[in-house]
Amino acid sequence: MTDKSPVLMWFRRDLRLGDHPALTAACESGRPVIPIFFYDEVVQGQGAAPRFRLELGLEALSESLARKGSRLILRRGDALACLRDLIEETGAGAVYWSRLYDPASKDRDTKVKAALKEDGIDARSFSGHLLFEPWEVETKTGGFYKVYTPMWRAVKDAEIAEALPSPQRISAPQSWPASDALSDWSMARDMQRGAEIVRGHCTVGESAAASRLGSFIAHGIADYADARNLPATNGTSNLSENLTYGEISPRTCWHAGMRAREEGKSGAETWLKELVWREFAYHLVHHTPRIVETNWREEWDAFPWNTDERVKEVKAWKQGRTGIPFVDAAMREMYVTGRMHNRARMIVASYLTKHLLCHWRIGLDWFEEHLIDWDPASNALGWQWSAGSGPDATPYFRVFNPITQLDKFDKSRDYISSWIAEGYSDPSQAALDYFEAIPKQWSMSASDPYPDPIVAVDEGRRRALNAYENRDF
DNA sequence: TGAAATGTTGGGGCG
DNA sequence: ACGCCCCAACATTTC
Repeated sequence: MTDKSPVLMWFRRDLRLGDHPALTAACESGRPVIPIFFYDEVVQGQGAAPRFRLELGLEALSESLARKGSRLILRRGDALACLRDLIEETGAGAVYWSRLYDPASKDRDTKVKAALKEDGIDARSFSGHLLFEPWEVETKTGGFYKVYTPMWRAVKDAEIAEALPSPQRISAPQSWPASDALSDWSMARDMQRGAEIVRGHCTVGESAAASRLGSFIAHGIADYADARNLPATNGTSNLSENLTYGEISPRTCWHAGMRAREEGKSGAETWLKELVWREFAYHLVHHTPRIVETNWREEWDAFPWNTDERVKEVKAWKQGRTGIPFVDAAMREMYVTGRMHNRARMIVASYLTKHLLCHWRIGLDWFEEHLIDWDPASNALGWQWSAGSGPDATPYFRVFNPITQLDKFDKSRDYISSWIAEGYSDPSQAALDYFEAIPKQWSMSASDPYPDPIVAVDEGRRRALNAYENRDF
């Protein structure tokens, strides 16, 4: 007699039905499937913008499950306790999920799996968040890659299985367990004033993600290699927001990129490389989890970065009033849209850690609080890369000059003028939205004069190089 | 997916 | 015709 007890499908950062190995396995088991999501301490510990965006993603997932005659059951509390409750209420005999790799999720999932197995439950984790499992890609000496380029060479010609179709049907249980109401969770509460503005810049859900990929492949990918560096143009795929919540799978992106490359679209390979940077970040987080907390190169522990968040330099950086237009424009773009162009991320990170001599953790935390596309691995690698403390990092003496960068990547000044209001007679709506989104206590107004640089570009560079010169490591 | 300082080359103006 | 200088353009080195 075959087991007809329900399978609990535990969703986390895989808010899709297509190319979803765990969901496919649950559906193919021939048993009823109960999709679930928990607002647990791992989610609780994340930033305001990520939780705000997660709520939107859950709404969309709920709707697409409903179209299949299924539901998303929501519970709040410790994941294991919630699972045990649901198992008791529904008689479920199995729990499936897609693996995550950040330390907080991994600690939780390891404990959950052990406890459930102890209970006699079939607890199973599947791939889905990455192209390659971190333990499957090895250097010739059997370690993990600590440098990007060799990793790219090792994986670029790998066979990657085709994406799985969405399940035809998701069998419902005879009766549904109780669910919280998503709105009762108030996941967006900490967004305060900015929520509605950021909402207008989000592209949410699996089908929106698929059209985004489609239009990028059709119109954007050919010029990606150069256009991706120009923050005033729509030259990137913009898919980070969807990838981080799993509204699209990296595998779907990979195959779309490969097809574009075969069609001779020259930017395709550059884009595929970016997908592998995401893998690289996750593999590093898996193998060296402390990368999200402390200097990956421990000798950097001796570097005299400022760690006090209250100093005026940090305040100016966070509030987008350093007096450096490229930096301020970027910080404001993040506040208004929940995202920031990659070129701009490198510039603000260089300015914070080098010109302002502030610890990269301050920047990492601020990004985690404000990015709707926040990704635990990419954020950690990005900051440590910029600061010089990370694997395959930019050397410390590579200091971005935010003025020179303007001439190279925002020659028309369209980017800075679209995000800065002060000093412009006819500021853009987006630039004005910033003043609606920020806390009133910041006391900023579009009619203020644009500030003088808090640290001049040449002086900051000299000071940073001097600190590096005098390092005792 | 750096910037700035320093070094090298070569064309053109000029006496 | 030739040497000299200037300087832009490019290359290399250094931080």
